[in-house]
Amino acid sequence: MESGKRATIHDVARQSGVSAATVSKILNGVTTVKQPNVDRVMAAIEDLGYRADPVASELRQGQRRLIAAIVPELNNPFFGALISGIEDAAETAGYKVIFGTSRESEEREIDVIQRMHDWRVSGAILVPVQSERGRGAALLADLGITSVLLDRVSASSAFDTVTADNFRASADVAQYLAEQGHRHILLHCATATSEAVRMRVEGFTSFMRRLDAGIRIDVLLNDINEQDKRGVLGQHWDRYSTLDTPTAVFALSQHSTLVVLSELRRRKITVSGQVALVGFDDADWMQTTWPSITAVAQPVEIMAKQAIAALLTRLANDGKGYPIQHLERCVLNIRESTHSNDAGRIGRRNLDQPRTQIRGE
Amino acid sequence: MESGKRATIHDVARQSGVSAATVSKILNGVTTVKQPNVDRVMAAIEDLGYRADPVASELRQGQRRLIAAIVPELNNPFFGALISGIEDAAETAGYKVIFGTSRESEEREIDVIQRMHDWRVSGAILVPVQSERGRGAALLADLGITSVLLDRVSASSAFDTVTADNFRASADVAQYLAEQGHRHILLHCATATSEAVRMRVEGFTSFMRRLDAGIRIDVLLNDINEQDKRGVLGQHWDRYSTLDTPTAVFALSQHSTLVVLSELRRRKITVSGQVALVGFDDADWMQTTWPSITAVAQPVEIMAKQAIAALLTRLANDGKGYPIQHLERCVLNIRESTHSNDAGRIGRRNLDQPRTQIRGE
DNA sequence: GAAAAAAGATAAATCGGTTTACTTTATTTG
DNA sequence: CAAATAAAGTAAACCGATTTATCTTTTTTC
Repeated sequence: MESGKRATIHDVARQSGVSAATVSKILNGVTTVKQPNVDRVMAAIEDLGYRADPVASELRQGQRRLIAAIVPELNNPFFGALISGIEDAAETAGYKVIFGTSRESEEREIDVIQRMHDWRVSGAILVPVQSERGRGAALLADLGITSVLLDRVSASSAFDTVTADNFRASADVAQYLAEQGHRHILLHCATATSEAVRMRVEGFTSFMRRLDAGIRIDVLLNDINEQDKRGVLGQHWDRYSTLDTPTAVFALSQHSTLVVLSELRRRKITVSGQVALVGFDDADWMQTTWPSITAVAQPVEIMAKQAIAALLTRLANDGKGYPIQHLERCVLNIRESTHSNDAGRIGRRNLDQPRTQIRGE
Repeated sequence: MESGKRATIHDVARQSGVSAATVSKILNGVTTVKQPNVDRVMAAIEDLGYRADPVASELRQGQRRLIAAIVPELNNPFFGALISGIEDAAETAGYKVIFGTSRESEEREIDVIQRMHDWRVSGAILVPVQSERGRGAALLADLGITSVLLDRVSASSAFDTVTADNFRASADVAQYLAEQGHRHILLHCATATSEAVRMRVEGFTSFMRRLDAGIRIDVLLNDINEQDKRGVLGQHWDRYSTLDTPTAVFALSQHSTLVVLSELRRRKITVSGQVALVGFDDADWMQTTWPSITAVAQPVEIMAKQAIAALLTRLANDGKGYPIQHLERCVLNIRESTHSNDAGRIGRRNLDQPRTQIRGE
């Protein structure tokens, strides 16, 4: 039965002795069809293993249940989880996701967007290579594709956006570290500074300044695409005298966490014993390594759902209305790397307010 | 110009004063069109920003340039990279990839495959939840979808398959560790045993037995879905007396590497100093942590390319011909975790033979 | 029981391309 | 120069669904 071609709606119509229009009606839930006909059609469908071809269906309907999702790369589990969540949420809403990777190149980004546009996607979700002012976002606007920008964007823009609340998460870390009695903290980021990293620094320092101006905060960012990141951190560390060494390090990215961790280990500085460590962007390995590492977890799943929800809402409103910025609440997973030698606490910190929605300009 | 509807081939035809058929011919490289007409059509295309709608095009052509790719999950960077590579290779061949995640559930797997089939994909690449004997593979065969099975399959099957050469990679590790003078090695895997893990154990032990029967190999696998993996390893370790402790551990999965690493650290056993560690499935963090970890890297990129290549070949042959099993060569990235205290070697080990192709039954 | 209204079914048009079969125009051949 | 051949172009059919407009049948109303 599966030899060669698949059954079409006309095959079903013929076999059940009705017209194709009637079959279509039955399949689309039109109720003005007599029961005996419904029965015969259903039987034929079953018999032939018929399933409607979405390509033909969507061509006629003039509307494509297709959403484009574009991320910089998929080797990164964060984006992987994002795409996965997007697929899941879209599927529930009856949409199919077609994805693309920009590979951190704006050239490729616009190329991918063009191809998505060829498919007449009804909407797009973009994690821009650069930011909401990059070429990808501009092209989406040009082409008039209703879109949601994700993750690498600052709060104000012409688009709906969904990002982690980097500012607030960092403030939470500040509060937590202050509570733990730390008076000298190093903020470190080994990757090129992005809007997200800026917000993280900002959130941490501004909160801390208000809380206790006496707490010393050092900030070490490798803006440039520095090769030997461990080296840069090492050099910086060398400048501390034995007494004014920071008692805590807040690593502002996953990669940075790794860099800090390895440099501390190389120097035989015990994490948690001599220096507390908090990472941004939680990962599997952080809970399995020893000591396990306290880290801010981004709500990937929620961000994905929110992105789809925002897109569908906008689609329903025909793209009209004010852009909305969604800031999703992060969670601080407290683990061994911030246990002072005496303490044995372990837990999870999450202010219970729901995510914030800020109405844009 | 981008207000509302997009230009169709008929708009182009009208604007350039020719028929739609002529426009179609020009776009599809038919040469029997006069230059002046070509020029006018190209101008109109440019002017209207026309791009053919693949949905309409593929409907008429009866052939979809669509490939289904199904992986268990995307949070895992290995599968992320795989999908990414598949997309890249498919794109080069003029195919669009639609993907899905089975989330380790066979229910979902068959559901996803059904939906892909609805789209009349011309072929599928599947990383099965279970194996080539699972429900997904069976359904693909039933539906008559030409497919390639990837990664979680044993060498013999009715499908074209692409896997890492786990057997040989492990043999390489065996050889390397023997060369380093290790006489007692622990093989550890913390995840449920799969075909891949079996091949890794097999490859290691069979090679070692041939090389030197006097070398002691302990194998510790948690077949069951054990919660406290570190605990199981710890208990096992406790049974060693001070003198018969293994001098090297070969962790058979990425996760296992992490488990071993953290348990050794907890016991203050220095990696590389007291015990050498080799991991299977390389990851970013392994080269940044200290000491950096020697690991077998799977050739994800190559596997992805190979999968697409195999699929396209089979598609070209109309699905006919013997199934071919592709075993892709892994690379052992040698790092600090296997440096004996005296040595300072660092390097990369890769026998220079090309990947093996074994003709199936 | 005839006319009007409602219900049920369908032929044909449509979506945006490609392809076939045919016509028109240009070129070559005898 | 007419006939044959080749080149260039197009109208119409088609892919597989949905939708519109129309037609047929059944039910209701007077």
